Amino acid sequence: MRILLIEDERQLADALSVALRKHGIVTDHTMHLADAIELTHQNVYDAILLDRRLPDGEGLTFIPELRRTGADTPIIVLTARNEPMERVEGLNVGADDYMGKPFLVEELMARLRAVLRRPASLAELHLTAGRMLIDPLHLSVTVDTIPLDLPRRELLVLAALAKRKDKTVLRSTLEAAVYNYEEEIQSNALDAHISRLRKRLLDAGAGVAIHNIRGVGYLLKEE
Amino acid sequence: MRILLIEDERQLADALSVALRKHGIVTDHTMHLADAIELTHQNVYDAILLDRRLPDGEGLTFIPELRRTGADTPIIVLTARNEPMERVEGLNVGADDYMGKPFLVEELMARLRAVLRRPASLAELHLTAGRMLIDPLHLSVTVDTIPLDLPRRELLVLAALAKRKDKTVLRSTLEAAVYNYEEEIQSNALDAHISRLRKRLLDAGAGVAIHNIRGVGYLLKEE
DNA sequence: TCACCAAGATTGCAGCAGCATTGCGGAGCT
DNA sequence: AGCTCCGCAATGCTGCTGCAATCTTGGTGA
Repeated sequence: MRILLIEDERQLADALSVALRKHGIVTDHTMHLADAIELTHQNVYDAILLDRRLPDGEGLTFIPELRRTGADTPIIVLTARNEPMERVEGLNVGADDYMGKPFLVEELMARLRAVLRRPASLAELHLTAGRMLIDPLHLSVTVDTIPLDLPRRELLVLAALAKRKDKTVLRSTLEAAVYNYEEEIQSNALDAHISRLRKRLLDAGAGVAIHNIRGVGYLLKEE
Repeated sequence: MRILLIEDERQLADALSVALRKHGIVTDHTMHLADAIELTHQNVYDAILLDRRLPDGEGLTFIPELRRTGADTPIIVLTARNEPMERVEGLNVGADDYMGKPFLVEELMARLRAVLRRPASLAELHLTAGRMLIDPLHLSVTVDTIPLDLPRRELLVLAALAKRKDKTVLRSTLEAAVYNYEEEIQSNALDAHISRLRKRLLDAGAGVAIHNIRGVGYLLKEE
């Protein structure tokens, strides 16, 4: 873990560096805004600690400057300027957090952790098949990023097949995927769905084919 | 944008709901921890505001409980318990930010924006679609830099659609984005919003179209 | 190999659930 | 007070979907 500390009070900066090192954090330190931008180009930081009052200007100006380069590095502003409106100002230009001096190192660490916490990758329930990306949770299908809208029942059939891509899916399984126990079907409705679905997938160039296994069920195969 | 407010002071809660509403945020409110967990299971929130002193316990216990379910929803703790060590405590159990009472609503908004902007968050700072630039945090929409002002609810619908541009958004998701659980709708209010929104987008030449996917939901597509 | 037939594929059709539109009136804001 | 927003409901429309009729396919047995 590596962070950039932009701070002109040498004593505080040194104390912080030591404290952070105890937490296994590598700290780069500069006193000047001009150097700061340069440093962010040369290194990838996990976070940036930023003072407002600096020898060469207001520290906050650094934030939009950095954001414009596309970096979303978390920034925590550390400053004596801690009036409510000043905090709002800091957060609104893109800071991720704002701490008034003086502060406990423990609190800084806690806020650092808060800012750095990344989401555990949410269960990615995305299915792919051919050129399609299927999101059964949101009921959406895209072919090469072009959205493909399918009627509800056809979509359910497709999702059920894609979930077991390259494996046969029993006819009864498909029926269960599309109809609840209240909806009985006494016809070849499922076959009709398959047929219409095939046509739509073909038209969209989805890169898949639905094969039939006689007397058993169906199978989705990539081409 | 939808948030959950866990707060037992009714007066503060009401005031916050109103204030947040003015910023286009839909607020669900509960006074009890037990209900809170239930609500997070039933809805997807963009953020959670959490009081510490609650009738049925210490609010902080809610945080690990929520995290254990895999949710990484940003949490801001709002409390009178604002000693440095108490703040550390809050942040260390997984809060994303910590604010002492009393506070300015402006600062809360600023911190909300900061928290939602974090890479961990799903919320985007700016959404683009067609010729539009949408800033859901500031409730502004521009078409080729010309501001377009939309009624609150239409804007919520648009933002929800734009966030998942080119993907279907379930009807229920849209309803959740626009209404909190207290506001029941027994009509086609959502359809009406869609209809009016379409007309406005057309008049403004926004370069997008809202498609319907029968029985599923809607989809925002660029032209 | 060929005929036979059951299983599957396709497609027109009608019914209807779901959607679009719009006027109205109440509520809320300035 | 005047305005916009917004929920509601009436109306009309669209296209999904179940059904059935018809055609095609592929497995089976003599």
